[in-house]
Amino acid sequence: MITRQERTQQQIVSAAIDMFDEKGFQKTRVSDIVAKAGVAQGTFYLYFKSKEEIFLGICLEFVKLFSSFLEDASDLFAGSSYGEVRQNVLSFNRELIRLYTVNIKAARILFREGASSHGPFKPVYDRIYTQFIDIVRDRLEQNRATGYVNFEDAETEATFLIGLFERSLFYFIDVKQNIDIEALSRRMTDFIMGGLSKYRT
Amino acid sequence: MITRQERTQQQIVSAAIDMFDEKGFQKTRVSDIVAKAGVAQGTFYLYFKSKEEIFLGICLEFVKLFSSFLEDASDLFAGSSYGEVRQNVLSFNRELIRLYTVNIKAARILFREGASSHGPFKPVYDRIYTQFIDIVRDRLEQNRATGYVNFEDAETEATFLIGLFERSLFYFIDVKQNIDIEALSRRMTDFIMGGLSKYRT
Amino acid sequence: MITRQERTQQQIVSAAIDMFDEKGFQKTRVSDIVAKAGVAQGTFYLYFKSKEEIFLGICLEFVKLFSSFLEDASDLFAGSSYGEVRQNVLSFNRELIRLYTVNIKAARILFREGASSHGPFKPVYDRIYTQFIDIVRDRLEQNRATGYVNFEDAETEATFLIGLFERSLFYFIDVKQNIDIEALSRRMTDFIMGGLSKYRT
Amino acid sequence: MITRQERTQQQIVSAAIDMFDEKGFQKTRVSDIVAKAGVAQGTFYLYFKSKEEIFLGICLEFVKLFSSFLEDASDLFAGSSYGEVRQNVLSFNRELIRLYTVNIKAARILFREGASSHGPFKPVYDRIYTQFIDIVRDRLEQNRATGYVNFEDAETEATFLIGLFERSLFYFIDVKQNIDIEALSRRMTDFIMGGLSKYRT
DNA sequence: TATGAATGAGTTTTCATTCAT
DNA sequence: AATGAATGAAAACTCATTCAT
Repeated sequence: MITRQERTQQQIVSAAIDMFDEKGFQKTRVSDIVAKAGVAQGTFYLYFKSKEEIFLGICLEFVKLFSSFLEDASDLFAGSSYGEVRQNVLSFNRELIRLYTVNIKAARILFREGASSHGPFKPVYDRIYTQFIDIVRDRLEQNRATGYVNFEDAETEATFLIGLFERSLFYFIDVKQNIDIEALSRRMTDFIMGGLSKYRT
Repeated sequence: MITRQERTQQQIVSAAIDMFDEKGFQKTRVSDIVAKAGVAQGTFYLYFKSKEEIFLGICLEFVKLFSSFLEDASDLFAGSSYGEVRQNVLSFNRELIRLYTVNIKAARILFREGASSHGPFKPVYDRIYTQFIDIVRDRLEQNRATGYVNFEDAETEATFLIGLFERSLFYFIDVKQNIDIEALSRRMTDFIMGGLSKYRT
Repeated sequence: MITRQERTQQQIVSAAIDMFDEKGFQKTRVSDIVAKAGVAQGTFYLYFKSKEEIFLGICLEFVKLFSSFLEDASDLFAGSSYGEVRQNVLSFNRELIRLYTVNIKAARILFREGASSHGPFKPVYDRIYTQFIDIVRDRLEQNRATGYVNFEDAETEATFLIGLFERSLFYFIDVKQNIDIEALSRRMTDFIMGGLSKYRT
Repeated sequence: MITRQERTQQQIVSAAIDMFDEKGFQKTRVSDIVAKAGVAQGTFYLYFKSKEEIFLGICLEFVKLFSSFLEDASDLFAGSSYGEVRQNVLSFNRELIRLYTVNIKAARILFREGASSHGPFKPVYDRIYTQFIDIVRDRLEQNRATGYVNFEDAETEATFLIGLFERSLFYFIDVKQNIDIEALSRRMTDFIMGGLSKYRT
């Protein structure tokens, strides 16, 4: 059972996501959002204090999903055999791609506006970015001893991985539109496993 | 010998780069630029048709440098021994880092605003991005036969590499501020060589 | 026996008086009133056609009281001895102070908004103000012959008296908060009697 | 020699005074002001940060005049004979009327909006009002010993006088429009001298 | 009768661009 | 060439009032 209010709010949020994704935060006017949502200008302000507030709300929604995904990734790079490590990396990649695919608009909004990094979303973006790096770095450090991952400096390596993830996810999901999750996650895994095995003979 | 006009134009461009980098395109006001440049509001329009034009000019300046750098990278991934291939990748990385380091503000402006990618710079950004992918992909294809680089799909692999380049360059140059070019280019090279050698036994 | 409707209407009026007094007509929102009254936004419009209407209603309520007070003041300045005249002025002052004290919020609303005198209450304010002047002037004229009040022009004198009344009532009731009705009405009477006896030797 | 800027600013201020006087602060739109001043909407904001700022500026201009007038009134109620005291009060009244007459619009703006006493001019109004009371009270106290002024409480008496001043000035300058400064100041003086001589036999 | 969600006209303010000097 | 005052279109936000339930 869904109330009238919830329906209206959903319409506004949904329209806002579409517009922010299409035109960016700065260029999206509140009048664009309400026009798309099919409600009056004033109605917007019954649900959100400002354009900024709804934007942040949308970002934070995705940030929550993303954060809990990262926190669950406790066995990234872990394993007692090369195969097991590879399997864990593969799972991580596959789930990460899925997360992006399902929430592609919100993801795009967050990472685009975060990159242009001025205004009020900068802290939100910085937080998630730092968290991403921290988790990947920690997992690398934890599993250095297994010998299946090799590196001089975990933070540097984590940065490589994140760049690789993010760019290619956007390129394939966004630019290319169609995406073979299985193939992409496998190739990603192979590249990463290769990159991390570098000094192994 | 530099004319007064050239000097004034230089002042405006230089101020614009600083402001765009500091506040982003949308939030930078023409009045910010002229204030920093120490000229009058009207003077700006003697040299540039619009705020957009100067922005594009700055981006294109960097795009030219970047393009010619890419075009010169004819021997990326080439070589008749593993060591030679590695050396070429290392040179490429080192020069790329140098290019970013020297032009960090313009690079940041282009890639940040490009990511948020709406408005008139989108084509500029797309062009350079596509060119980057094309060149890396072509070099990979050209050297597949040597056996020192292994991959299923060159475009996928190129995307991995570019993500890795870009993110880590910004992270280390920008966020970390200080950067050891030698160490970073070496680690980058090792990771890439590893990633590209994946199926090699 | 009071109906539910009457109770609701009373709640709204009472809340409106509080809010108009606290924030003024312009700054008081209908939503402030209904919030304070504990009814829904729409309910307001079942009882009043507009924000203006309730405002006018409140003012007119006080105006009625005030008018009938003035009309009753038939023996102001009258008397066959100085002592009797003084006594009548004293009574008038005391009752006037009482009227203001009891209805301080409505009085404040009327006189404040009347002073800033634009919009729909201007006529209401002007009417009461004119009536006040007329009555005082007429009483002065009627009793000029007694010799206990001396003046060149009754209207001028009436204006003096009204300014004296109004300002000091607000100053002592409003600003000073606590008020000694006996002392204030006595001092007022003495000052007025003095002012009106000026040419008497 | 008057600059273009000064001329424009003067036009805006002058139009603002007219509009504030005609419609009050709340009802005056910036678009009213610029229309009357014959400049563009944006021009207003080259000279004033907000509608509030210009309003306060106008009020403070008058407050300065008024304050310095009060500070100069050192001999109010002073004198070694009844005639001399009377002469000083008369001068004060005449000059006060003149001050109001010359600056009638600004005076009206200040006292009207101050009376409705919400918003940002309240402190300005309160300050001048308090100063007025303080000065009159002090002058009364200083000259109590001469015996030409009689009262129980100087503050009460000061309040009477100020109410009398203000109301009648507005009534005659504003409502009646035409005003005989000599006659009004003389009658005011007589009334005040009478009121203050009350206990004298 | 009562509710409260929805409406949309109205107002302030910003800032890229123009143009008279 | 240079100036900087002037322009006016555009956009966010408020709130009295309406209306479906």
